[in-house]
Amino acid sequence: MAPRNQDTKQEILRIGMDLIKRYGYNAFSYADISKVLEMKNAAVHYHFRGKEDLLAGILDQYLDDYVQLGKQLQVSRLTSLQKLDKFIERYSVLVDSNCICIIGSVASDYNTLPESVKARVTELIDLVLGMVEKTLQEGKKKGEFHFTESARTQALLIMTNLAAGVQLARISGKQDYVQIRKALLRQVKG
Amino acid sequence: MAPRNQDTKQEILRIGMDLIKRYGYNAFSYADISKVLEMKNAAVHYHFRGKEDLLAGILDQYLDDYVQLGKQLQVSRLTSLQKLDKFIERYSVLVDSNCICIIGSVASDYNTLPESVKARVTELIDLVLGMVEKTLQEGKKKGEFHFTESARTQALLIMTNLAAGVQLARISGKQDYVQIRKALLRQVKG
DNA sequence: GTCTATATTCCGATAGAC
DNA sequence: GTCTATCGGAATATAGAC
Repeated sequence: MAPRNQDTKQEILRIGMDLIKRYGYNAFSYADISKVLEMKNAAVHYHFRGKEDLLAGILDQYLDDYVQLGKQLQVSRLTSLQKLDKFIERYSVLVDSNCICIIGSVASDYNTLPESVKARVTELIDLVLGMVEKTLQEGKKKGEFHFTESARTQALLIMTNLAAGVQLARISGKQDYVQIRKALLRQVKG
Repeated sequence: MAPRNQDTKQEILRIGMDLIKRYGYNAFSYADISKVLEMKNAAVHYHFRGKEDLLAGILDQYLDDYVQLGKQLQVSRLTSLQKLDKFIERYSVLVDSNCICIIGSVASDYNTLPESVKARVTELIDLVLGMVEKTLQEGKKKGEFHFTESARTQALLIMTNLAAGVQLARISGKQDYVQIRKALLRQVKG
């Protein structure tokens, strides 16, 4: 049986990931996390020395997640469109849970982030953008997608539509996000 | 001569507008403002009772700004493309000053904003989106623009490209923003 | 090894000085 | 009318109890 320690550490990560997507890095505190776990806020410091270490842990987790998703897609027999949709689906989930994406969250707070984690933010963005670009490239080659921009630029367009789309949707409602989602798919389907 | 009071109030607004675009609502304090003006942080409370009143003032200022821009565009003899470009130019300025747009900033922090100002955020978004939509509609009618989505949806696509574009550009560099800007213009020019 | 009691710093805000 | 001295509370973090 896994020691309680690892469970607690994972729980803290999970709660932190939710809070950062819901409120942003500067707007949540260790107390928010400890309340959920019914402990003192100082207990969180045992598992993550300081808030910037927690942020690093959260970003590492997302990096792992997306590496995982990339591998899954690579060995899958999904069409390129299905792969793209699997990626987009993650954003729809965010809208339903009143959150924004991790990338938009840390990007908005970028100037206030500790220097020690900024490199991880860059890494995450490169990873995710690369994934979308690759899927687009592959789909174009197979004749599934038709677009005239470079795959990289098209990936940038999609990423920004989605990232800001979920930000807007929290305010003006899901309908706007749904329209954006449909439109960006039409763009690549040609 | 205007009383010092109004000058100070305007200065506070100006500094607040910069800080919210640079660091976000939750990441700046009255002390940050008072330091610049070489007074005690409590002095700011005289001009704006509390932080949420300051935020309301900032949003009102942006609402005024955009109403003003709307009127300017309406009476101008600019082509629709030039009007759109005038709007987009505001985002280029942000990239150069290491800021994100006010809409993206408050949208990212939306769940943490005081209830009293949320309506103003909605109002600002409606105003700006409406302006872009109107320009697109007009340009399409004149044959300057060619796009198949509804003007409203196309405006959503452009707004999200720009808002998240400046967020990304702060991290991955201006080049990404430049590519996005060029691509979204190609989209509407057809 | 895991968590609590406690220190320190900073934030937003009030009461009152000039 | 304009700003300062100061408060109450929350946030991050350390030292040490169990």
